Amino acid sequence: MAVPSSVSVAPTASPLFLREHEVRRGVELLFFGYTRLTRAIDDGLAEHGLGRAHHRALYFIARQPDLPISALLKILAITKQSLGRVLTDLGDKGLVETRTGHVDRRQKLLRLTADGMIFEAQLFDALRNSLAAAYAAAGQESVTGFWRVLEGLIPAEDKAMVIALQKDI
Amino acid sequence: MAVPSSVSVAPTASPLFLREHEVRRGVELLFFGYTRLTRAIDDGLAEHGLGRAHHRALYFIARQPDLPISALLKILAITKQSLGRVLTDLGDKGLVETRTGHVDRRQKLLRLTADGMIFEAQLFDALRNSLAAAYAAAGQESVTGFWRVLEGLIPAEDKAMVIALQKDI
DNA sequence: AAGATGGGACAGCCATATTGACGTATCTTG
DNA sequence: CAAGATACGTCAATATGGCTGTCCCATCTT
Repeated sequence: MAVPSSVSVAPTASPLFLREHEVRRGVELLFFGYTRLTRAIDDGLAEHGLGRAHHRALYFIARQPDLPISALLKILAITKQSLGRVLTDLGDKGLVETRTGHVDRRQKLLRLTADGMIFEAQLFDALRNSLAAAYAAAGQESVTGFWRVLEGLIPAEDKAMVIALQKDI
Repeated sequence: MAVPSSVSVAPTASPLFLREHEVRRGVELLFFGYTRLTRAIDDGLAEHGLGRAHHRALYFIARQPDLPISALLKILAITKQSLGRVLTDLGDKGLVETRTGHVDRRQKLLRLTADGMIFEAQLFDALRNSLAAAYAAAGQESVTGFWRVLEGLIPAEDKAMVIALQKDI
């Protein structure tokens, strides 16, 4: 098992090693925080026979109505086939509908139906309860720091997409 | 950085609605941050024919040597059967070994082999590169806030487990 | 007119999770 | 000591959400 010598299992003077505890703490808190937050909506999804993949699509369609499929593909970073299955399910359940693009008629613009909006709002409520409680417990300066670190984890090529998402509410 | 002015942009009486933008921002940053961070190790795992589930086990075994299987099950919150398969793979690859518990001989205590330690350290390097860069860009006060918010997302019944994890490095 | 792009569909495969049932060794407790 | 609880393993079936590869059609661009 050939490994770069920079990999250290033993104590060393490297400033990177000095950060090990801080990095492990971040890794762990991200894991627990993310998985526990997503668990908050599992029950709501299961009631409709849907999974987390459906929620992710639903969420971003709610966020940017008239989103073309290609844009959603970039956000989710999954294949067209995987997304296709999810969108078919959501369409069959009457939660999402598509319209032909007015500018480019090849595009299909996604939006939630009235039922879809109600359902998404219901799921969002569960997320809001969890996150708002965490925000409140941590305080506003902490929330700002929380955002800033997470922004630093997003690769440069994805950053524009995330910012675009957040400018229009 | 100051509190986003968007908090006061949408006039309404509901304090919950006032937080919608902040909550959506948190949901999105958590999604992108978490998924992009985990992607940092996919290549390293694929070289050994392993997946993310294997890394999660490997990571927590590295973190707490001689961890009993029951403790790992609580951390990962998956079923015994799912974990069993992962541990079999890791054992077959010579990355993880078990010893019978000395206190309770029913237990099997998990630890990394020498190869396992090297491999985990190599994967950890990739995580460290990403997280340390984000920490550096955001600054130390932001890191503290990042931790505090994430801690607030962990349900009370899991908190002791996470803290136990972090007290021994 | 030719090629690029947006989207849909079919087929098969893989990784990771689930539930349920059953077995064995070991510890705890009345 | 017997009975029950606990820690772990295992067999079997199933669901979810990804993937690759291929082919197709409509539409836009050049």
